Amino acid sequence: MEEFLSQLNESQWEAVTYCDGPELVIAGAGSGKTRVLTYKIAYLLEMGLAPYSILALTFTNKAAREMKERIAAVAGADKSRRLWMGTFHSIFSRILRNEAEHIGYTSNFTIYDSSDSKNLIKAIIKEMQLDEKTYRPGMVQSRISNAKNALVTATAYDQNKELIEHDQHAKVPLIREIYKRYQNRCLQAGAMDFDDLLLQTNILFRDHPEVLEKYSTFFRYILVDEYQDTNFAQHLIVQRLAEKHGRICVVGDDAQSIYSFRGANIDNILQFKNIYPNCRIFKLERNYRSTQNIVNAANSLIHKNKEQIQKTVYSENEEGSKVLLSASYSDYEEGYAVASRINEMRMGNQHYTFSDFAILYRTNAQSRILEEALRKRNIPYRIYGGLSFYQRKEIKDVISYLRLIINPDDEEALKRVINYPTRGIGDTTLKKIIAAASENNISLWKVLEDPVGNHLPINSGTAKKLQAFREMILSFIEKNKTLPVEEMATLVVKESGIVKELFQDRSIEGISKQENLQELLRGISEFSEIRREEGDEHVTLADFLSEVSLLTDQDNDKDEKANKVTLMTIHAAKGLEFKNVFVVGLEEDLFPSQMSKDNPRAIEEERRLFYVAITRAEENCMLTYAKSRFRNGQSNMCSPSRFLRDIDPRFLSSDTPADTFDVARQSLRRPAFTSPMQQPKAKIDVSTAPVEQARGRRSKELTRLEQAVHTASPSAGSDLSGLQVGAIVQHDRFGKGEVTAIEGSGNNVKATVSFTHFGQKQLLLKFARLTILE
DNA sequence: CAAAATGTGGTTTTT
DNA sequence: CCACATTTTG
Repeated sequence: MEEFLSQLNESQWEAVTYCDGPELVIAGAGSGKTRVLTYKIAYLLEMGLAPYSILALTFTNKAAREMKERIAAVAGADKSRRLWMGTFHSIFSRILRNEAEHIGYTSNFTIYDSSDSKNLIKAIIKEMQLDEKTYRPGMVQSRISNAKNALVTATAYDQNKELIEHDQHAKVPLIREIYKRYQNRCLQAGAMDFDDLLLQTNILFRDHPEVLEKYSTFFRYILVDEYQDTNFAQHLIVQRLAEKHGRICVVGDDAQSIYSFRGANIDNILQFKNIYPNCRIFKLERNYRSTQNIVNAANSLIHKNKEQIQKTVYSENEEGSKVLLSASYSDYEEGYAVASRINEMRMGNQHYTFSDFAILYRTNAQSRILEEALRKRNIPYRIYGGLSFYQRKEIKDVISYLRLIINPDDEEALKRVINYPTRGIGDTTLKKIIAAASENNISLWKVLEDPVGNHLPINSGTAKKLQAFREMILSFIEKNKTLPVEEMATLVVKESGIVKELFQDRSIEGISKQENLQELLRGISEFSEIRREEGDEHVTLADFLSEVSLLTDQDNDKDEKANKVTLMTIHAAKGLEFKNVFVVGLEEDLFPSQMSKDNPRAIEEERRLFYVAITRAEENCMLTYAKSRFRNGQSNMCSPSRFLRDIDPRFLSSDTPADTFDVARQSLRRPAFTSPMQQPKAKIDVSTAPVEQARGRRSKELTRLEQAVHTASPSAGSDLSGLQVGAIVQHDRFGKGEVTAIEGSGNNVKATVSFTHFGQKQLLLKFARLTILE
């Protein structure tokens, strides 16, 4: 105990040992925030508090996991495991499952991820026959999400003058109706979206004081990490739980608040002292991470912001190199310059490894060109973001089956798999099912349970197929009662026909899908194994699903230790640190983003984002911008970011001989086609770019030409009536193949052909131009 | 029925 | 330029 307390500096020590009331810890970047939190929890445990009476809320699963590990090291694994530590979403989904009956749900509710909710919104917009261009699903989704974060339910929205007026003004007056229908559909489907997890928790605590009482006495101490990123719903949950005893400690840095687009409200941290007048404020101002130059540069930047809590972050590390500013002619060259610099620095005195580098950017779209540059130089990299494992089609399909087993009312899951693999239940039938469900205000599944009673207008053939589907799911539900999770998953992929479907595809993409499927099955086994090791005797499918639905790609740290350069958005980089950091694309309209340019508050948030980026660096920080960048298919001139001018030049050095801003100004007057700073090598690469494009174009034309030739060839119409299973056939495009199955009759005879080079395909004989070879 | 071609619209960040 | 939706084609 004494030993670990001695590892703290004075302000850290005070923050850890003060436990008498509300506490706000303002933790500057790199000031040992995580250390304070973990030691504080260890301290509380040491003082005799039971682990299960400590509630610790983090922003990501990863942060929770890491903190748990660190606490395990100090206080022991058994205690660490019993802590209530996790993200808001995971902790409160757990509580909601326990208390589901109070809010009209059952404990097996599904959690819709944002693509599920977007799909549902899209479906509703279509059903209402609204124009998808006026009612853009993404925009409707964010309106609903914002409402929920502000605790405005569908009913409240419908009566809220301000919101209604806003929507009328924006020419989308029916959002209130979409919201109502959306919410009703979620309810029928037994589903909650991310925002519901917080909204419903608030409703639970508001309407059931006895439940609130239970949890607020159960949790004797509450800690919240990254408090600056909480939204109103989260803030209120915490406030309700802490109200009685006031044993709450929130940690955050207002200078690093970067999630307002998701409803995070910086006022939560700025106003904390007003809500808890007796709170104590601790400031951690010594930065242990970065060199003085980096800290000073970041400070000079953030001081341009108006709203902030006063603090002086300082570093007693080495002075270090200045922050390096580097201009490039194009985005292409920028990537090239970054890649070159990484290699140079690796060869330099320090002998950095690849994992000492990170390239940070504002938008995911920027990653492609950087990847290209790194690949050309044979620099290994690891890219975060893009679509996560669980978002991939083949994975979501399997998960959808699993979701149906736990909750067959799950509309989005049902829609995904009712005709996958194809079983002749087409769009028309699905539309009828949805119509019947709306008519009777029940779930799609309940329509399937009683098609006749619900007046489903279908013929007997379709009815049979629906019945078969329903029986398959029912059999899964039955088997799930006895089979362990991993066996269940294997059974589902086999019996649903997914395996057959996936494994007949021999293309590169198909193989990667197979690998992903196997990876998923392995992940499920691993999950239940770990749970069993932790003493969980009956690991259920529901357990797995409830965990998986809140997992993101950030949590996938498989080859984290691999020696690779990291590429990620700045948002994703929060909380991480690297020896050397490149922040790329520092141009107006990109960073700061054009969306924020006429909103001072948004600009301040962008500036904080830049602050976060710079403070990720331990030893070297390099900022780059390009004078032209490809966007929407064409290259645009761009001027350097206004934020570059916010950094005190004393901490900055420039790559380029001329004063950077003079060059920038010149480029505003006249595009610098004869830029003096092109490196000779870069020139070569720049010039190869158009060549490649031309080559790409030519090959496209060639294939079109080839096709024209083939179309003209009179091979169609050959007699295929004698076609049998086992026949070897020739196809114009797919080449040679063997017929493995023939089904259907009359005009709709369909042959399944396994082609040597193109894998298995299903072809309608009336169209396919097949020649029988054997 | 499924694959390819064509058209269209759009970009911030994500638990 | 790219992802997505719709239309065309075999």
